[in-house]
Amino acid sequence: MTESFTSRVYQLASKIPKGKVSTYAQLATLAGNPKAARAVGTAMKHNPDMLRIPCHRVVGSNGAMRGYAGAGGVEMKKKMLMKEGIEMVNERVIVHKFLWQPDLL
DNA sequence: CATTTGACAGGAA
DNA sequence: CTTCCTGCCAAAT
Repeated sequence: MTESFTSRVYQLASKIPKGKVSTYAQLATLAGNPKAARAVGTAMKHNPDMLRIPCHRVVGSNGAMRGYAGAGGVEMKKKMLMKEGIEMVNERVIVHKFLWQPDLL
């Protein structure tokens, strides 16, 4: 099961529920490397399974979307997020309100 | 194998 | 609030 950092990121990303968002930093932290936020972005870009990995639910720490390799780019990404019920203000997701909370207990 | 690039973040000015 | 600089990791060249 390929326990590489990138793999863990994919695994976590696939767990992000609809209507919630996560940040590169958070995924990096959950993956075990709080400093590897960049690597997370790289992994998302490489996303092996676009249908399985909701990379559009991964935004910047400030709630701003950094990019999207899919069709339409960030424009489409924004649209998808809003469609899932996520509210935005000035092109920025309200992270403190829609940030994903990983399975505790 | 060495260097550069990139879908980041956080602190300082 | 905006802009610049530094740190860090993985993939690409």
